[in-house]
Amino acid sequence: MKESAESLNFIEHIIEEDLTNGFPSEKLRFRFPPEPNGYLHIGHAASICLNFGLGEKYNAPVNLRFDDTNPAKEEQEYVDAIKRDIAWLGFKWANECYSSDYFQQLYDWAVMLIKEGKAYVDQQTSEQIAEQKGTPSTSGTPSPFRERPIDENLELFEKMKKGEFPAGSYLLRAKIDMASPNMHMRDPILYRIINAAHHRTGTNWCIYPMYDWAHGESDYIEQVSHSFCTLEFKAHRELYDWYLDQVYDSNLLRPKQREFARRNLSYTVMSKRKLLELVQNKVVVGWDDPRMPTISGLRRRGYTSRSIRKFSDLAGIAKRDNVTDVSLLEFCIREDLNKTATRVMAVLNPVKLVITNFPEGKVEILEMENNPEQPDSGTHEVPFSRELYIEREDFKEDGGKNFFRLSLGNEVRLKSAYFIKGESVVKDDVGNILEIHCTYDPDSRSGSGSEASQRKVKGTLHWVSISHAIKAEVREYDRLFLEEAPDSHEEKNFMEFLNPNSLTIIKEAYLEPFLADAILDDKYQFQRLGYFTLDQDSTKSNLVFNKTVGLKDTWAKQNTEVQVQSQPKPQAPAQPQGQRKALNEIQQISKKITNLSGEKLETALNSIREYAEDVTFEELEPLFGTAAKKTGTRIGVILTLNVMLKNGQAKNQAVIDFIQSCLTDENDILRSEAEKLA
RNA sequence: UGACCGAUGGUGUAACUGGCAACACGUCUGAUUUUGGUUCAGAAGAGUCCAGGUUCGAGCCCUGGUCGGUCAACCA
Repeated sequence: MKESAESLNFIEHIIEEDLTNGFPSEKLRFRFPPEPNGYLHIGHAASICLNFGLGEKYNAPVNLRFDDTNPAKEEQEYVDAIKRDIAWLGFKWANECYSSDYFQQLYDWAVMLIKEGKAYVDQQTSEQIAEQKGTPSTSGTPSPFRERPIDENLELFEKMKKGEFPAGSYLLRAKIDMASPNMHMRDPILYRIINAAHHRTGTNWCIYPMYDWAHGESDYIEQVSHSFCTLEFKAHRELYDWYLDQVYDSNLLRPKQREFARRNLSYTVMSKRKLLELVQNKVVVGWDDPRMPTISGLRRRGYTSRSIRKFSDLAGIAKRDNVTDVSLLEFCIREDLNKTATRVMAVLNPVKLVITNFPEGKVEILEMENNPEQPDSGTHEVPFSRELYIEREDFKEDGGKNFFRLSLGNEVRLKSAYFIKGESVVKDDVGNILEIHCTYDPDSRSGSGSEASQRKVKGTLHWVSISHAIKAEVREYDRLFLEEAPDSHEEKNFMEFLNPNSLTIIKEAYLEPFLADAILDDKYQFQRLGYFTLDQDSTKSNLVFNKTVGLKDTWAKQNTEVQVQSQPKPQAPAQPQGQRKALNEIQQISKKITNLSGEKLETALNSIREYAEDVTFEELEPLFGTAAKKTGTRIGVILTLNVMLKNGQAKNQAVIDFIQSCLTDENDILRSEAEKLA
């Protein structure tokens, strides 16, 4: 029912089409096939949500299959972590499978291939084989062992299996087509010898199947109907199908591979190899460092599984390259935590506030609501006394018009407590503020219902009572990289873009005493600051909180904008001339030109004139015929023409006709430019 | 230089067999608010890479181009 109005992604279209073509829906079956060589990241979450989401939508089983065909890279630790992460995301797999469970079947099929003359044992070096492979534009040459007799192949393959050869000395290859335009079809390797203990099969095997040989056949064995993978496997599809053809029995279901684009996130990297590099170089503390885009990192940071699933849902799935802005992820976690996190008060950068007319030694216990978004979430108690901490940023001696917080002579509310008025400051020799003195209005207690408690003020501050506050360490995180797409630069390594300030540790933050009982996985909103959760490093005596994400902060934004404006603007990077033809740039700019006005319009016109210097008449001439309704393009053309004629280009009949047609156009720019030339 | 894939606001995705380009994030207003949060109301922002063609009508179909990506590991 909820689906009725929803639009489908292209994967769902494929399935719907199969269904309407008669594919029985009860045979739908999917799989998520990670290699256990690293931790899952938010990109995998897209694939997990896709496959398991499909399973939920079509009520079909989804297998978790570990693609464990390379014992040199894979470890049990990763298997465990992957299972933990998927379970945490809230998905249930139908079967826990391993490619290694199929080693015998795969071996038997390989023997069959040899017997049919479709596979042979090669004994060349990897260099020789690479050499013979050719290039994408030139065909390969056959191996000298390609025509080895079947009996000999059988015998050698048997010996490979028995461990009679050293690693790297022999291979089993499929005999397909060394001239195929698809490199993967040029006699791909089926088996290689690896002398390493496998995390499940131990030393039972010393020959291991390659990905292509194992993957499609595993799908087939499990009777997976739709096998979804990322775009870089598109070229493998032909081989996937070829391998399937060799073993396919028409009574059984034939799996179908389709590809989608991997999900990239801005300001981070998203490949296991690069994430491993961050871990190994100790840029981060581990795979679950809260700055990592791994599922475990996000979890430790305080993200909920709900928010990650929501993110995958909103980001969608398609076939084009993408870099999704982290702001979408942040939106998802804020939206979730806003409804669920308990509101508390904590002061991260304290300054002492003394309420001069509040009795010394007196303590009041105030009630504070746990979550205003959920009226039935109850309240908790907060002690209030004469000496408090407030944030240093919440006070300015002379705030000015747009400063809603505490300043001298001004009144603000202390959250859930009283109204106070700034009276004076105590400073040290060099002018640092040591204490702020204020007075409070005893009639204004929050919730008392008194008239005084209902006054309207612009500012409300959070606070903690100094004598009751508990200390804690707070870790704040910023993006790991300073560049939006750190791994998209050919000439630079992604490590060069690391943000040196991605972690800020506040050793002594002051929290309201309620937080002493916080436990792992509790989610809190430190009011006016952001969402926080306990880190796994936390102990009862030494609390450690992670900042998950800040609150939206229009005040901070205003402030930084002022700062940015007062600094000289960095010049726009030099035009990447030659990257794209000048004429193309002109077309790109000019199509939008009718939407512009004022300064922006001028800038656009000028940059067209600049590009025009690099356009030849031969390039421009075809555009004289541009349809009359495409005013923008025509403006670009006439501007370019203007520059050309100025540079000595002679007019021909086409030019004259074009100028004529512009003279009668409705658009003012077009007309006036044409008049200059008439 | 080959083969394959892709191109829709700043970002990510929609638009079922052609029919006024939609949604979300982000941005900007205003209102509300005991969080400069939330919520609510609204706005700006895309002539769908370019040029032709077919059509009454093209983001979608056809032709030609441009740009970007992928493919030549005994990795997956």
